[in-house]
Amino acid sequence: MNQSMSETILPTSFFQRSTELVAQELLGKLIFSTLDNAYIVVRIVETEAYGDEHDAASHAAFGKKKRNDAMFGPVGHTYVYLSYGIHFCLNIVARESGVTSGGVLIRAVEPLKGLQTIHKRRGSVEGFNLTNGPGKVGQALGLGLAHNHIPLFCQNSPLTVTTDPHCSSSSIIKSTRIGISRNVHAPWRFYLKDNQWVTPKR
DNA sequence: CACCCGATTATCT
DNA sequence: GATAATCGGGTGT
Repeated sequence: MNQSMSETILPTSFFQRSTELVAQELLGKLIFSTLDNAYIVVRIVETEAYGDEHDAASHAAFGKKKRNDAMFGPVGHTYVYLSYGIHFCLNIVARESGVTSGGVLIRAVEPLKGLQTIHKRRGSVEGFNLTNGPGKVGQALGLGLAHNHIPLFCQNSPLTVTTDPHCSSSSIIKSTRIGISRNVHAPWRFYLKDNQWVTPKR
């Protein structure tokens, strides 16, 4: 058991709703990781929704392939992909019933526990740069392709997502997604207002 | 099969 | 601001 009594693991029904809604509702939730014998807790502060074949910016836009098959699989599972040949990025599969595919990219988190391990994995990086980007999140959590297709709703899973009873509610800012060239106008990026851990502007 | 480029980041200048 | 690192999919030959 990773989490204490007051934190509740999100059930599969949480992820069985529209990808955009789940992306917003995941803000403020906690990710518990026991991967690689390390105990890490982070709070989600920035997400992006990626849809089915109708969303040209989504990996699912060209249909189901070996790389992206998790997006077509059961909701509440991980979709981990290799970005730019270097970075492992974490998505949570979410979609309403009747939709073929969809996932929520975890773009940034606020580290709460396991700072020593995160520092070790992130190297010489300091401060907000520890986890204020999707590739940084993957590295901090110790993710690799081996962690694709992992269920997030099981007590004994190395990765779980829970409520955060101690987190005060913050305003959600809605904007366009980062780093894409297609379907650029869809307002499917969400982050907590005034949170220091969101991706900095370039 | 070759070429292009991406849901990125660290490290230069 | 610019660029390298690095790999897998898309596109066209």
